[in-house]
Amino acid sequence: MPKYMTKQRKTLLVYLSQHADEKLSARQIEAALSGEGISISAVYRNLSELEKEGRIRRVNQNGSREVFYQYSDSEHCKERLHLSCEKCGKTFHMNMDSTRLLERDLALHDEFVIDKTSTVLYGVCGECRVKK
Amino acid sequence: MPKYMTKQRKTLLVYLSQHADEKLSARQIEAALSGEGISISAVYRNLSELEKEGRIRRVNQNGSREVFYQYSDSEHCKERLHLSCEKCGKTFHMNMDSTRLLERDLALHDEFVIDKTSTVLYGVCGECRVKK
DNA sequence: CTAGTTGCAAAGAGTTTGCATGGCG
DNA sequence: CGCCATGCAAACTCTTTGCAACTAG
Repeated sequence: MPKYMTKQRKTLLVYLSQHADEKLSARQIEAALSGEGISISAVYRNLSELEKEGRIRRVNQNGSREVFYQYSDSEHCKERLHLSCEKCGKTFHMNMDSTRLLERDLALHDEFVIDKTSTVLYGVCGECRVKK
Repeated sequence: MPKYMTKQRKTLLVYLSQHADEKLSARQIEAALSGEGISISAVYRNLSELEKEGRIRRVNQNGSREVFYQYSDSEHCKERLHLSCEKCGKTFHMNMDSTRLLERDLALHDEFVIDKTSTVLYGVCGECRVKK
C-alpha cells in the first residue's frame, strides 16, 4: 500500500534487509538510523506497512511488553518453525523433517493445527550452549 | 515472599485458581473482581509476586504488547509444551510423546535446547477447527 | 504494636495520532 | 501540481512507583 519510495522508507528497507532474521525494536532501528534522518513515527508507520505486506514479523519474548520486528523475506520462513535463542537473540530455522514430524504429531495426537507463522520456540542454541 | 494473606490476595488467588490455564489480562482480572474491592495496583503487585514464585506465567500473543497471566499449578505444566488456540484462547498441554520427540529432534538436528517454560505453540484446536 | 499491603494519583515507557509542512512521481 | 508521507508534539494505554493510611499477625 505504500505509494512513494521516500528517502526514509528506502533507508529503513536497506537497514532491515541487512539485518534479516534479527530481532529489532523500533527504538533500536531509530537509533541505528539516527544519522540518516528518520523520525520514530516514520519508523513505526513504515514497520506497520511492512507487517501488513507480510515482509516483516512482530515477535516478543516471554510475556514481556517489548515488541521486536524481524525482516524475513526468505522462502524458509513460511514452511519452517522458528527457533529463538534466549542468550544471543539470534533466530534459526528448524529443520524440515522435524517441522513436518511435529505438525503431523500435533494433528494426530492433539488435534491441533499449528500456525507456523506466529509460533516461535525459545531455548538455547548450540553455539551459546558451548560458550556457557 | 508475601508475608500477610490479605483480603485482596485471597480474592485474587481464589479467582485465578478457578480460572486455571486461562489467559487473563490485568484489566480483565480487575474487572472481574471489581465487586470484591481490589485496586489495579494491588492486582499488578500480587501478580508479580505470584510470577516470581512461579505460580503464574506471563504470556502474550503474536508480537502484541498485550500481556496475559495464566495460573498453572499443575505438574503437567513443567514437563510439557503449551498449545494456545488462536480462536478460543484456551491453553492445552501437548502430549508427552510428542514433547519428548520434539526435544530430542531439536537437540539432535538443530543443536537447540528448548525452554519448555517459555515456549508456546500457536494454532487452532480441534474443537475450533470443527466449529469453523 | 509494626512491618507488610493497599489505594490513589502521579510518573514512565512504548506506541499511535492529528495536523501542518515537505517531497515523490 | 496533487497526494502521500514526514516530523513534531500531544494523546493514549498499560504498568510501575511514592507515599500516607490501613491491617494482618
